[in-house]
Amino acid sequence: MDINNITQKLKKKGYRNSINRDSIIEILEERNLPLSTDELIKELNSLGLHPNKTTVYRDIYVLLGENFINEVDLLDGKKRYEINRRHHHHFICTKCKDISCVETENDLDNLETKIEKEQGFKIKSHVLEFFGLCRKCKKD
Amino acid sequence: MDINNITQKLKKKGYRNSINRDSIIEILEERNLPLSTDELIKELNSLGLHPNKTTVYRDIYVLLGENFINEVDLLDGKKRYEINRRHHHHFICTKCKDISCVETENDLDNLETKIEKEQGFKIKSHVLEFFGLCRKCKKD
DNA sequence: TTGTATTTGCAACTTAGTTGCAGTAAAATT
DNA sequence: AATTTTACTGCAACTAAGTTGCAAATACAA
Repeated sequence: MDINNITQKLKKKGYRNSINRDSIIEILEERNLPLSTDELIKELNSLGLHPNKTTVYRDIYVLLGENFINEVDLLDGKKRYEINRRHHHHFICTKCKDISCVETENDLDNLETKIEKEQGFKIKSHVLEFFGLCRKCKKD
Repeated sequence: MDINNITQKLKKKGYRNSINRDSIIEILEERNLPLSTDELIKELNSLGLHPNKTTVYRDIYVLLGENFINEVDLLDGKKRYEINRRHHHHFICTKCKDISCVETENDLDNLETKIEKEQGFKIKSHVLEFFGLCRKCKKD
């Protein structure tokens, strides 16, 4: 799903053009990694845009609500946002803070089914993030 | 590991008696579920103790550092703490907010090994929490 | 009983995020 | 083109979780 596509879909829903909101999508598309609002604002600044943080939070609220982006919590006290693509997890290097995407496909399905059966829950979602040392930092 | 045991271990390390810190351990032992500082302070109050939040945060800092408790993040913006026992995960009912412990034993080991091989990471820890409907709320 | 390090309370601060309100601007309607 | 509607934005003030500095209180070893 490219940017124009998303902008058009938003327009159909009654949203108006917003250079800030469009740029947030562009940035997230290009970086393809979860970014915090701080990081987003820095990227916007480097594009010559200087929206207030309130605006950024509100744009994110809309994009989350319309399911164009996802919220990611990497346990460091700030939410991050990434383009909503195939379900995946992350590996965070505790040394250099680098973030990688990790595809686990259906490795968790069996586990969820097992838990549902054993406990009687209906599992709707999960969070799974890995922490450790990346290739580079492993060597040092 | 019971409370006296923990208090004694702390004393050996140069810590002094603290009714607040001891009570935090007692509460966490008894409840056997992750509690937020708010919840901890309420429980302490009902024991006739009224420590300042700073004190509670500092007691938790010590107990975390000495590995008597663990920090748990259930993605609602506040940390929780629980007695450090066998590694496990949680199931959070999104309706009634009830928290259950989920033992996954070594279900994740294969997955971690696979990721380590494929990506070249050294995985040191992970967070895995499940969200959905508990037995009761499933019925409604 | 004294000395010292730990524990505690208080106030002020930080950081991430939210809310209310007024002003601006997109775009549909006339 | 002018008007109207409503989305978008900025600003300031606020909230909530957690932290820091400092001084006072307390545990406890000597």
